[in-house]
Amino acid sequence: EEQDPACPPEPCPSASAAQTFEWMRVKRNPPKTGKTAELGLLGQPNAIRTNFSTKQLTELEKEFHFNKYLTRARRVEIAATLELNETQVKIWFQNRRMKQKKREKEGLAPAAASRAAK
Amino acid sequence: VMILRSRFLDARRKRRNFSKQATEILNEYFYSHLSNPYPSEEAKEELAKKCSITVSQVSNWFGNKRIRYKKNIGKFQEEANLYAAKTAVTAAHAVAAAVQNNQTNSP
DNA sequence: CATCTATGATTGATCGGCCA
DNA sequence: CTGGCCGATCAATCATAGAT
Repeated sequence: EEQDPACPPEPCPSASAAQTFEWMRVKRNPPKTGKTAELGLLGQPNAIRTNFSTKQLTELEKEFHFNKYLTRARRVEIAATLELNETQVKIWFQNRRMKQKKREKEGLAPAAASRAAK
Repeated sequence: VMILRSRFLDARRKRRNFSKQATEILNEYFYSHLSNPYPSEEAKEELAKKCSITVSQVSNWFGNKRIRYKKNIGKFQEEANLYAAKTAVTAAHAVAAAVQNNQTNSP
C-alpha cells in the first residue's frame, strides 16, 4: 500500500531470525544533572531521574503561564528558589512548551472525517 | 506512593486498550520494519487513521514497543515470527497480483 | 476476590540538527 | 564556536485493564 519510498520490508524470508539491529543497542548516557546525595562517592554517574516536588511543579507552572520562555536572569532566579539546576529549569520549560504544543494540536481536530484530502 | 498525588492530573490516565485490529496493524508495521521501526510523521498519520487513534498514541505505541522489545527480545520472539509469516503471505499475494497484472498488460 | 502481568500515558532527560 | 530551542526519542515509572 504505502511503503516508505526507500525502505522495503525485511528481505529476510528464511526463518525469522530476529537479528539485533542498531536501534536495539542504543543506550542513553546517564543524566548529568540531579543530586547524587553527596554520599561521599564523587563522580558517581547518578542515573536517577529527578522527581520534582509538587511545590516545584506548581512554581514552574505558574512561571510558565507568565512567560513561555525564560531569560537567563529569570532562570537563575527560579533555579535558586526551587533548588534546581539552571539546566533542569531550562529543560522543564522546553518540555513544557512541547507539551503545550502537543495539546493544542490534539485539541483542534478530534473529530475530523476529512476525506477531502485524497 | 502514599501521597495520593494529583488524582487530578492522573485522572486522565483512564486508558483503554486499543482494539485488537489496531494492535494488529501496529504490530504488522513494527515487525515488517524491525530493522528500523521509526515511522515517519506521514506514516504515523496513516497508521493513526487506520487504527482510529491519534498520532500521539501511535508514537506512544512505537516508543513503548521499541523499548520493551529490546528489553527482552526473547519474550517477543513468538510474536515476531507470527507477524513475519503474516507479512510474508501478504507480500506473496502482492507479488502474485503484480505478476498477473504484468502479464495482462505487457508492453 | 487477590495477585501478577500487559500496556497506554507521562515526563525528566538525552541526541542530533538548526540557527542567531 | 557557543548556547538555547525544536522534534524525536529514551527510559523509568505510574495506574489501570486483563489474565491467572
